[in-house]
Amino acid sequence: MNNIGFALLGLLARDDLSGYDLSRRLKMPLGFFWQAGHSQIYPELAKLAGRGFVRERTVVQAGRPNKKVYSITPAGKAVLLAWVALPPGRTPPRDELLLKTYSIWLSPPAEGRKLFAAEAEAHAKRLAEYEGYREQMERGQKRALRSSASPHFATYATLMRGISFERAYVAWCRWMIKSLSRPAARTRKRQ
Amino acid sequence: MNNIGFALLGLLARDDLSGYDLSRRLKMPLGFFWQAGHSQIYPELAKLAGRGFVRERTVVQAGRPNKKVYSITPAGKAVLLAWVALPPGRTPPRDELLLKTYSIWLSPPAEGRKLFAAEAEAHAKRLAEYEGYREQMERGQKRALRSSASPHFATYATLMRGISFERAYVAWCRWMIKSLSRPAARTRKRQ
DNA sequence: GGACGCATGTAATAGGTTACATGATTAC
DNA sequence: GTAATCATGTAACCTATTACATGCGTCC
Repeated sequence: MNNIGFALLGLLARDDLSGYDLSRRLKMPLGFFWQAGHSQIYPELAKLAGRGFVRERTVVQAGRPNKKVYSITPAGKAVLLAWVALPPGRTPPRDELLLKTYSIWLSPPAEGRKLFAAEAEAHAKRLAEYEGYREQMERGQKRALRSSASPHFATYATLMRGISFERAYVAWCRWMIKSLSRPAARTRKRQ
Repeated sequence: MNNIGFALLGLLARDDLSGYDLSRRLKMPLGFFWQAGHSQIYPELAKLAGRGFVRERTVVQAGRPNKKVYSITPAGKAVLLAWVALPPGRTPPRDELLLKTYSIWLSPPAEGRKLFAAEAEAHAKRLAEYEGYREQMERGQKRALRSSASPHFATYATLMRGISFERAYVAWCRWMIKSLSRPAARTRKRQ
């Protein structure tokens, strides 16, 4: 079993969904910490069904294509539950902006400022989006958010991490811009 | 050209290195935001050499195996410089702990607390490590850190991001533990 | 004798993205 | 007309990890 499998089970533990629904949710509610395209989802669903972790039923629709709706089985819930408690394997981090930052010394400061200004803006936008969801949740599901046995609490928890991540990212980008705005000292060339 | 290529060029822009040296640096100085194993590095170096971005020379050693030392060419420096200024493509985030967090509501709070306690500890340890490097840099290269044209500044900048990331991560883990320690409200089962 | 560091490679597999493929309905 | 949404799949490709493969020197 791999991580996409558990991502799908995690969604199906909350609601019965079609492959299409799952792919949409892997774009937004989960999308900010786990993503998958539909070409990964459909084969994975077939595997999960083969192992008895999900059940499939076809829903005939009028005016739009039929769909296959999946629901989690007790066996599926059991493997999901067992997996949750297992210590996560280190996901090797890969941040392209940090990779660029490592070589930023080669480039004129003005160029660098442009780069980080664009990134700061993009992350600030995402932060605002997350803050919006957060307020919505705090208004709508106030009680559920306090109970750790509620799926709303779990969603809220991931959202809180997203917010803290984006806040720190924006702050760092702004620090970078400030650092790249310092008057250049006498430049000493290497080599 | 892909990201590992630029990671290697970024390292070779600072020093001449062998494939072995590069693989070690992709474990630590760069390792916390970009990683690669030696099986990715050696073929990539051959590609870079083929395109004229690096030059290779064999260094004969006594008492240990000979090695191939690579140095960046002007053409290599040029592509690196051009790439740095380009806006980074969104690296799709994948955090296994967050994926587990999304399904934490299924699991007994005590199990969850164990999970986050272990993670908090691991991240706190990494944070302490980064703080150590930071102090070392602030003591040793104080002047260079202020000049954005210095490679030391660039290293420092990535380190600062690592520190802010780990700090936020630890704080979030602790918040999770606190949240999972609240007395359970009357549990309402879904479905 | 065995583990570890230096040193360089290849092969197999897993994971993930992009492209190919089809087709109806609705909104602009 | 043309783009977007709903809906499900396959194929090709790229990236990344793990395993296979070799061999000397040093330290315990």
